[in-house]
This record gives sequence, C-alpha cells and structure tokens, in this order.
Amino acid sequence: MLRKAGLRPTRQRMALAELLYGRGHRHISAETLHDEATLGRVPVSLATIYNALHQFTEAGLLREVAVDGTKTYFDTNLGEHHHFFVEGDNEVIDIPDGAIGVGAMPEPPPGYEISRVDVIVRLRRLKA
Amino acid sequence: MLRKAGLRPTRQRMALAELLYGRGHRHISAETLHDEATLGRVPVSLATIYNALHQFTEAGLLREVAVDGTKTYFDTNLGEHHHFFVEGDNEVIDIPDGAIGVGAMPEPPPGYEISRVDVIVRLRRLKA
DNA sequence: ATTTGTGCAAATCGTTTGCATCTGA
DNA sequence: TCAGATGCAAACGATTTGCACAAAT
Repeated sequence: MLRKAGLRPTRQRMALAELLYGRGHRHISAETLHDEATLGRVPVSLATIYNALHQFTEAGLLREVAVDGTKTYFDTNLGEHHHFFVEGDNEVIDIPDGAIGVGAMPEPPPGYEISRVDVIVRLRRLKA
Repeated sequence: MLRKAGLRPTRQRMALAELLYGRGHRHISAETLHDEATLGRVPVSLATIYNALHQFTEAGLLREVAVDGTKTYFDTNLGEHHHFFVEGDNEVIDIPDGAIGVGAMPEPPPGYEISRVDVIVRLRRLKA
C-alpha cells in the first residue's frame, strides 16, 4: 500500500498506517496519533507524525478536514461525505452518505475551478 | 451601534468598526485589520484587535468563518450565506445567496442539535 | 553507496494572557 | 470615581524546520 503510493515502507510509516487503517475509518489529529503510537510500543517522534500525515495526504491516502479550532484533523474515509462537528468537544463525526444533499452548485468565479465542497454541520450539545 | 451591542464606544473600537463596516461586507483576519488600523493612523495593539473581534462576534456584529484552521476570519455579512475559499491565496469570497442550496438536512445524533451549517466551496486557480 | 526518512531541539506562527496604566460614563 | 479597556511583552499550543544520524534500496 505504501509502496504503491510511492512511499518507502519504513518501520514508522507501517506502524502508523496500521493504526490509521487497522480498524475502520477514523478522524485523528497529530497529537492523538502520536499518543497512540507511543502507547502501542512504537515511539515515533512528533515531527515524523506530521511528515507522515502530510505525505499520506499528498499520496491520497488521507484527507485533511478543516473544521475549526486550532487543530488539524485527518480523515481516513476518502469517499464523498461530509461532517458533523461537535462544538466544545472538537469531535468530528461522519455524516452518513446520502443523508445530506448539496443542491445547485454555484458557478465558480472566472479563472477558478471547484476543487472540493465541504459541508460542516455544527452541533451543540442539548442541555438537560 | 456599539452602545446598542452593550460595548463601550472607545476610540479603538469605533475606529475598528469604521474599518469593518465602513464600506460593504468584508472577510478579514486579525492581522489584516491590524495593518489597516495602523496604516489608517489609528495604532491599535494586536491584543485589542483580538479582543474587539471576539467581543463583536459575541455581540452578534461579526461572524467567525472557519475555513482552514490556521487563521481565523471574521465576516461582516451576518445573513445566511456560504463561502468560496481560494486555496493558496487564503481568500474568502461570499457565495451569492441562493446560488447554492443544501438539500436534505441530516438528523443530528441524539443529544445534539444543529447550531449551524457551513458550506465551503474550495477553489483552485485555473492554470493557463 | 546513495538516497530518503527519522529524531531532537530550536524556531515560527497565530493567538492568548497577566498586569500595570489609561479612559469613558 | 472606577469598572472596564488598552498596550506591552511574555506565555502558549500546534505545527514546522535545520541538521546530524540511521535505515531502506
């Protein structure tokens, strides 16, 4: 998988790939991934985590999700879909495919093309 | 206007309000506003800029636009609308009202309510 | 052997905070 | 007068970078 993406399968990258793709889709931040790697007896430096996340993203293995807050999240789900974002908890949740539909697409300004459309449904926790 | 929002009309806040609302709608970052204020012979400290932007936002005079995580943009357009975001230039552009429509709204997970829906259409500059 | 990746620590960026000083009602 | 606002500089958290060392082809 890494080889196919043009990335050398190093010990660290393989361990990270395992964490990322080992069990279903995930939304993960650099910090979280670093913690998981460290706990999972594969100490990887933070710099390497960032390198890997960006390389994976460039290689099309991950997708960056810009929600809010100061953190960057990476999504292992590459399919067309959108996100819930829980304000306060900074939690990202997939919106089931088809549960939301973007209607008419606006015409991009001249000289530009649409690269992607992101829909973020912000959630607030109900009191009581 | 400031008074109505429960904010003391100080010299700085009035100058910033003038810059923000003086000529049409704007998408502005703290840094940009700071530069404008400084150039406009009203030196305001960066800390005060941040204070003002957040207070204006809380008072409902501004809206925070989360596009790319690294920088925070504030929008003087309070109406229902969405945004184009030019990758690379980090430029935010309003999508004309009605040019985009969000269809079926997903059911929020139990215990949560929808606070807002943001649509961001990411643009890439056409080469050539 | 050569290229590429890794780790560490220092550096950067946007933003926030503590605190002493000022200012508007 | 005096609560509230401002400015400065230091503190911050997330991310990036420079460079010596290690590992993959």
